[in-house]
Amino acid sequence: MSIKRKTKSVNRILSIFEHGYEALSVVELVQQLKDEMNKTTVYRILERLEKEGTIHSFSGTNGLKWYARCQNCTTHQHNDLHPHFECNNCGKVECLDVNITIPKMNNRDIESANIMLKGQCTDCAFSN
Amino acid sequence: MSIKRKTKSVNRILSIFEHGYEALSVVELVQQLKDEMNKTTVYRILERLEKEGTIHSFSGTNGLKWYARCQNCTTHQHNDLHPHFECNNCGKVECLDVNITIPKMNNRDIESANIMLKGQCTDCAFSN
DNA sequence: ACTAATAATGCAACTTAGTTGCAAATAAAA
DNA sequence: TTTTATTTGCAACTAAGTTGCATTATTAGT
Repeated sequence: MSIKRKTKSVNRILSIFEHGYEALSVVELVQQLKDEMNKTTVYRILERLEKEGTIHSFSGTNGLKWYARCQNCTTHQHNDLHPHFECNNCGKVECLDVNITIPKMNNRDIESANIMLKGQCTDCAFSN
Repeated sequence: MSIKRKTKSVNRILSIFEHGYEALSVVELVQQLKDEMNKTTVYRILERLEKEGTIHSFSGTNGLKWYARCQNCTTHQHNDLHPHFECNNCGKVECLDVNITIPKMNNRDIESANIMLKGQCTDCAFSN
């Protein structure tokens, strides 16, 4: 079931993602919103927004769940092959707008991919 | 600290990985070994074997931790760019011996990657 | 504007993966 | 065989994420 009603909580979470394409972990969101709504509500709204196609999720290298606003994803088909990037220095996670080519494999049928890249982000790479 | 003593438990876990390059989730291993050793022991032996370079770990699409025997990884440097594959049908997870090229990004310094591919494995793709 | 239908929320309790501290057991060195 | 250090088991814990159910709030219908 996707979003049927624009409640205060839904609008609040939408406003957070409107600010950019940076990814946010659910843990981070639950913490940030703990005075405004229940953690179950956060989980459920994120789930509905994903089903709707507004945001998409992926799991970080530590196994935590992250969400980010969809950029080149259409409502009906997520662009699964776009990679995500996690900065080893500041911890920031973001979607990268590049395409990674998966080599054809004759004996396997690849349907989707979760690509997590780690390294130094723009800010951290140049301030060291 | 890596493996200093070849205990019964260490040998048991090593024997499981000797059979192939298929990946095993920690959950699966703990379950399979529950009558032979404590789950803490499983976690700790896996940790030591990874430090030693015998096996390597990665996190699956569901956020669970998986381990597989190292194939083309040397003891000192893991070949981080090799992808892992998870079958949507039978759930099998395995290392793929292919190289994925990450496009150079002028403003970011990529150090490692965790690439999870999903689809139909060899067995499942041809039996449908 | 009022009411009915139903979507959304809060809460508490739960499940499960993974971790920690410490005492007891065991492998290897002396 | 004794000593020393590594490894293990256990129990208790932490933290992410889920579930059921009663209550609240949004929207549609009148």
